[in-house]
Amino acid sequence: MKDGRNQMVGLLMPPSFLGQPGQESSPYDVVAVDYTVLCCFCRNQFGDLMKEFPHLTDRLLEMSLRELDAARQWLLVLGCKLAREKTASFLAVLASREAVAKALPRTRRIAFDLTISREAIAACLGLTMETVSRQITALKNDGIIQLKSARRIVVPDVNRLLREAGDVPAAPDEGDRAISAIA
Amino acid sequence: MKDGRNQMVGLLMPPSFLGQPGQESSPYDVVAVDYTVLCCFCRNQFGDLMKEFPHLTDRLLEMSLRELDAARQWLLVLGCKLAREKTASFLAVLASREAVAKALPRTRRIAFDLTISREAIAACLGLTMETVSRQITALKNDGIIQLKSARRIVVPDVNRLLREAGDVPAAPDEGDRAISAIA
DNA sequence: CGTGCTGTTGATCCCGTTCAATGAGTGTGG
DNA sequence: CCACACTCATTGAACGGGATCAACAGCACG
Repeated sequence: MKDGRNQMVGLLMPPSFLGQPGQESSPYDVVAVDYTVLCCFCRNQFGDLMKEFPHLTDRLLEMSLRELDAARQWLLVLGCKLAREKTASFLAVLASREAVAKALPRTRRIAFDLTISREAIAACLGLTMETVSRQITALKNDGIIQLKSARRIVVPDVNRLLREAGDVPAAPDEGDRAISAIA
Repeated sequence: MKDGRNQMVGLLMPPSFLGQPGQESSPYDVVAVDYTVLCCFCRNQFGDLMKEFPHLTDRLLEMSLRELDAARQWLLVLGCKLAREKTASFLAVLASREAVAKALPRTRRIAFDLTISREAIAACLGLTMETVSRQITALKNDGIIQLKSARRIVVPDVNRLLREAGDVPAAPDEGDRAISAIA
């Protein structure tokens, strides 16, 4: 926003598409927070490419719908959840992405690195850096997560984390469905 | 959410498409809040239809990207803005939709009906009914809007409303660009 | 007139912000 | 090697915006 407030509107993971065909520029900044490989297309030629390979349009549509779903789920996080639930939700997303990236089959223990600062996490969640820090500490003290370092997270039991995120009622072990829904 | 909290994730206006090709069902409820005309397609046949008319896929992609942009803009509202700004943003969206619906050319005075309750507005904004009511009253007292009745809104100057929404810095009359960006 | 629903208004409380100090990790130059 | 600077993260104390609880008003029903 013009006055310095800002909001993260998406977390991209490969393979994802960046930029919108038919528009000159994007109103969003895009920042790489990890090792990144970009495959660039020329805007003009891309239209021809879509004409030549209609399947490309199908794929783009599919990915857009997926992103739309993700954005809407994030609306739920920002609109309804408490700070603790927000923080847990964020970590749960990272955990589930780590799980799919390394193809861990419904694992309960997941470890990953935070590639962004507390401040950036706060921008994702509509919170302040301080609140994020406090919530992470609280989750650690409650045994939901472990901190190898400030940036290294270990989730011993993803289902417990999901329960803290509010995505699972209270029933035990309903998380298996929930985690696949997030991924 | 399972515990009663809920969040509105989109406001549909004609012509908009409902439901996602390639998915069995939607995880969202859809509620009509105004006179509505639905044009229904059979899920199975729709795939064939897209094959027969590739242009259909292009249109769907275009509309999805538009919705994605709207969702992301709403993330900004939910994540960053104060209650007053949220309320103003919501009214601004309705006002700009009214403007495009009736093809009012960059009008400054716009009147429209709220077809939903305060509670539903609150669900859109991640606020409570009481807060929404208070903010609407405050906007009325500050002359930003007028209330013909609880559901009938008059916006004398859309630019002022946009300024309250935080979408416009403080510079006078930059709103002309802003309103077209929202629509 | 009573009943129910929607919206308004008031009083109090609490979660998250704000402001401020401190700690921890890293690189730099002496 | 240590002192220093710098950034990121943690922690504490006080404040405030919005939630919560509650009473009441307006209005359409029977």
